[in-house]
Amino acid sequence: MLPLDTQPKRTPAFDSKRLHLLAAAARAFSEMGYDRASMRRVAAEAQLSLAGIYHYVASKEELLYWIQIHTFDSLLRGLRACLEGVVDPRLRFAAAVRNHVLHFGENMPELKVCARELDTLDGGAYDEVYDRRRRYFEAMHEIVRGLHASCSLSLDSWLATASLFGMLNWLYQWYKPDRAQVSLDHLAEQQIALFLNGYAASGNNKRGNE
Amino acid sequence: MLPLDTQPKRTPAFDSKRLHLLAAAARAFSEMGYDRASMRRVAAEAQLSLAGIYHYVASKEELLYWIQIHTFDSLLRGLRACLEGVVDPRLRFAAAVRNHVLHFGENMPELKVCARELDTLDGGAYDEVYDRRRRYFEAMHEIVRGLHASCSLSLDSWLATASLFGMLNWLYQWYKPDRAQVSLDHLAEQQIALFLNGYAASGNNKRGNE
DNA sequence: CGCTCTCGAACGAACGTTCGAACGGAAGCT
DNA sequence: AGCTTCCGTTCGAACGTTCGTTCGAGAGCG
Repeated sequence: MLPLDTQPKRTPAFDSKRLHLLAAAARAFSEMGYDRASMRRVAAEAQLSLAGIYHYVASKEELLYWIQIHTFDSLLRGLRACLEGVVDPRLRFAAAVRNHVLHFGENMPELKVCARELDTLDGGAYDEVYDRRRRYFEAMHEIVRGLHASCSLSLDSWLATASLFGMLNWLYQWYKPDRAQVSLDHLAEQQIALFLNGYAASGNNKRGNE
Repeated sequence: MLPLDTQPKRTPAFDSKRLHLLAAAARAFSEMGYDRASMRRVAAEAQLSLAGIYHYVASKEELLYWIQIHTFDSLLRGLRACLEGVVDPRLRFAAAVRNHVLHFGENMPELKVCARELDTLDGGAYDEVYDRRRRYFEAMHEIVRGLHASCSLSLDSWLATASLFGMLNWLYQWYKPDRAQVSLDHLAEQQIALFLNGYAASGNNKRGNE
């Protein structure tokens, strides 16, 4: 039910402060959840007055809308960039997972909000976000499908992609950057290996990543 | 901040209506999220008046508390039951995944609430739920660790278990029982195979499940 | 003066929770 | 049996609080 004005851009300074506000909102939303995080809390996080928020954004819903739009756009952009020129299916897959995990590392609040509040928006705003979500999923699905063009396994590629997203997105439930025992790079490599070769694979497998 | 009365049991009829209320609350919480679901909505779902709820439960938090406690207890009970007498590591793993997925099928609202609202409670109530959560994770972790006693892979067992939970719990984000294209049994088998052998494994692998 | 930006104060709505009264059946008494 | 008392159960109405949002004024600047 958002009007979704596409005329928000005024001055560079305006856009910059707006992004600052969105980042603050993402921090608040990720910490306590979209519903629990009050606009007063967002205002404090953004070092703005409560009413000041509405100079940059029309509603709380719009905050969530822009956070999700920017995040999925950034994910898709990163994916396309890191796939450029890579043809080997396993290398493409590895690059895609790395892109997702590293994106998570650099935009933790935003990714957490995107994973948690996928069904919070409704109406046209939901549709617009859903469309980007679907495009990202389809891109991943195609990469996964490319993996076993030469195999005759009965594993459903769609289901495998959904499971892959489960592995990746569940990160936000347990990964804490401060007391992390492994780097995100190492974590990405492990998840690549796990998805490609499985956990119980015997040790003399050919390695598909790196 | 829950008093956590352990004297709630009065009559069998009382307990039965209480369970009915908890099921209704789980339905409401899973549909719109814990915060968005008002006590008025829970009352309507349970076919009770708003004030009537407080005859069976002291607060909204307590509704969530009991839902999570019962669900994790049930998961752990089911896990222990389906592992009984099974010694082969792969069969133990397959049984554990099947238990989780089928549990999801039979208690979809409760599982969804448990996956979504893991960090909603606080204080002693959180601690009690967290303890059960940890026990369930540890049980799964041990089963996963048992898988490659004979392998020399560098895959971290804890990380693999966390990823496994990601695969399993992400179900609630996309699985819709009505328009489902695969049965939950089939789905469980696929996830077992995916975790054990990976997606890109060549077709002549030995099968670890069934 | 006009325009962008900021804010204190207030609004109506919705929330979780409480209160006191009413109903109904079992138990106790004569 | 009749009558009273009690207790488990249910509810309408209201309470105080917090929420998202609005309004009008003020500040800084060209």
